[in-house]
Amino acid sequence: MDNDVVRQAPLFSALDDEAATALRASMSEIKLRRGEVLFHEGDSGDRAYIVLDGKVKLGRTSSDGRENLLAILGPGQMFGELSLFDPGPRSATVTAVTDSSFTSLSHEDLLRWLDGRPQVARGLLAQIAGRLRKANDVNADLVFSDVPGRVAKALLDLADRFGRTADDGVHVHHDLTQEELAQLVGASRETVNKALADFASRGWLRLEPRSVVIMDVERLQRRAR
Amino acid sequence: MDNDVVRQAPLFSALDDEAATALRASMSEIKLRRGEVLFHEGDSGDRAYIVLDGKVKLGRTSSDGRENLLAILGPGQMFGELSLFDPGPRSATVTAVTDSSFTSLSHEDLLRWLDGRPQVARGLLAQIAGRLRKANDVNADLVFSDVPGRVAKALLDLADRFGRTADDGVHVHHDLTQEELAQLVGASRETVNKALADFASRGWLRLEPRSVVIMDVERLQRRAR
DNA sequence: CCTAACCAGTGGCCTGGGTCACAGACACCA
DNA sequence: TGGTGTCTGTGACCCAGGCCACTGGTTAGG
Repeated sequence: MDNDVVRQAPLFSALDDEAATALRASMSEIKLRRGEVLFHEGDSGDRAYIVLDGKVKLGRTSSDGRENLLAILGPGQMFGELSLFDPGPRSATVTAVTDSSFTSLSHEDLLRWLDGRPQVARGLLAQIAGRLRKANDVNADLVFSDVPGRVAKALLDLADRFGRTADDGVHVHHDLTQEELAQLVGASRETVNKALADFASRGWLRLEPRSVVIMDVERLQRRAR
Repeated sequence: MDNDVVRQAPLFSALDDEAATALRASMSEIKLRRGEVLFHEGDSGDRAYIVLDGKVKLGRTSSDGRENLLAILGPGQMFGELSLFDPGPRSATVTAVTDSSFTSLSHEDLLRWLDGRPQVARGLLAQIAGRLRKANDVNADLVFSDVPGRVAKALLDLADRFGRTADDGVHVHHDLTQEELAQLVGASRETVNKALADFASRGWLRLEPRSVVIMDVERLQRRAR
């Protein structure tokens, strides 16, 4: 494993080589195939993970069995850190959306490692603070925006993180079924489908299996706010 | 100002006396009356605050002017810390719900102060992590629960933090108008009113101006999940 | 006091979106 | 090469809850 993969995580990007090597020593690698679950909501566990390759979804299940996705994470992103500071059962289920690999890091390792390095503590704080800000945004959207608006927003966010710009538009291979997309925006599969079909009929985007090509980012942004 | 007020903040509860005194030295006190605004969403600012006395609401306004409350905070609770790590415009407006007082603490002061004290950094991390967990819970509720359910949950939360148990039930002086309560749960004033009236007619609680007396916590909890 | 604001309570109408019920399109087998 | 499961596309129906319109009660300010 290369130091670079660790440095992909924004949190660790500022590390010097020696520190990265030291950190790496306390980490181990894991692989999953699409659909496999890393851990379930309610499990105990005190490891944090960084996605090296692939994508995962963080989801929670309501008492009546319906599911809600908190986030889709790709390479360089971290999850499970909450259990480091707020120990207790895992608050979400993590499932691979594509074949994926991760490194992990235990509670004690990270904490011990943190104590001497205030910059890293700050980085972690910044990371979690950003996440909190985003969670609050999602909240406001659930209250204020309609389903098409939330779908547009979700697509733009995915495009930002996973999109590749080509001359016919921004290709976004989000790897999500429409069902998953629906769980992400907090709506039913049918309604999301209709919103997507509507966007497509207006020429704002083209639908492809588990991916979209956004042809008019401008319009989509306007619809999202 | 007494060291105890600072220690009310869970974050600083573990401080020894010397540290509390040192911290206090870099803080200054502020007072607001009901309805006054401490700062607006979009303002710049890099101070964090701790509520000494009273209550505040953190709210955001949508583009079309409607408002959504993120949280109600009381004595010992901190806010504005996000701007410490994720500097930038304030992400919410803070308004006094009752006459209130606060101490504040600047960016540099806190960060400088943090560097030598890893336990405090951890405390802060734990605090923000907890907040993030809660924000995610609220998200799930917005997706899964109906308005009466969310109202019940909000009341129980307020009861937890501001309630006083008496022999006729738990008295919760939340100091919120029904309009504010509605903004907190992401619903209209009318619907919240009807939910409250329904709970009252079932004998689960008694309504009083800006407060409720919960007479059957059990039932309310069942309705909330 | 009197009047103006604000706040709580309630009924009625109307629509966004959830649920149901299918139907076509692939893909991956046995 | 039919068969079974997963995914997408769409119409029909229905209800939770938003918005509107009022009423009565309470508070604050002149």
